[in-house]
Amino acid sequence: MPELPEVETICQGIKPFLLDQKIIQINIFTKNLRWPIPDEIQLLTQTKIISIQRRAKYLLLTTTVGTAILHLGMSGYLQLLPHNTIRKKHDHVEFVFENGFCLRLNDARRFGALLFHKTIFEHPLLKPLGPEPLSKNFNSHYLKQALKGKVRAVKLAIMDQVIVVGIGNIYANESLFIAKINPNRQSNLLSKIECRNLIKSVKIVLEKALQSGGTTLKDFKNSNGKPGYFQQYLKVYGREQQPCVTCGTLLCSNRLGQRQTIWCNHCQI
DNA sequence: ATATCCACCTGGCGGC
DNA sequence: TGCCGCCAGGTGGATA
Repeated sequence: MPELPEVETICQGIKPFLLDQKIIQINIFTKNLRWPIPDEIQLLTQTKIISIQRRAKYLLLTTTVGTAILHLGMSGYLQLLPHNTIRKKHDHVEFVFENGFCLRLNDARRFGALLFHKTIFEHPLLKPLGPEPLSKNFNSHYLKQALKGKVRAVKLAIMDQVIVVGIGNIYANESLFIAKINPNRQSNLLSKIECRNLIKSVKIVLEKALQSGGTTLKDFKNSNGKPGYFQQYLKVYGREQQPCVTCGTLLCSNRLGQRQTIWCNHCQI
């Protein structure tokens, strides 16, 4: 569910309700997500949220004493609900706010995480992260440099959060289709022009997905219960063996890094 | 150092 | 209806 556009959508969705709100209580129903939820998370109770932002696929809720670091894994989602709403299966944690709302994390597979750090961005999981794909830092000069010497498929490279953050399996497949680059191409052999096209395509795809509120495949919902609408624009993801929207050739698929990869052998060189 | 795999989980689907 | 195998939006860490 959650690549950059989905996390950003959630981030913007909860902001107006939670910014400047005091956290009254943090209730933990399941301690073990990907990692155990650290006890220091409770330091955040009775403190006020001063910023809500996204970094890569992490959502960062910062109060006067530290930052709650949320990751949604594969199946996680957040919901903004009236306090005391009946709990659903796989609701693991909730933040209760003074305005009567509570923010709940539901994650069937528990690949997600809730962590704490005193200083925002200094957490060891955040430090090695690469540039944001929609920032100016993510440009063809940077990409060419970053891919130098790495012998691996370009799709794996753009899903590597050290090279660039926020791109998961859906948007990697889609971006490479738009860029007309075969996902299996060796990343260090891309020309400067191809790097430029790839950068441009990534930005186009992510921006379009953001406008659409993300992609809903199974159960992704924004925190206000709205689905995303980007799935109607998917050109290759989930369409293996179906005709290419551009040329009609049946789309190829294989696995790269254990992830389904789909491309058009005719359009993507 | 770098590239490849596995592991962590639950749920939904297709096939028998 | 039921059971089985496979697949799924991610990624740290073990292994070669």
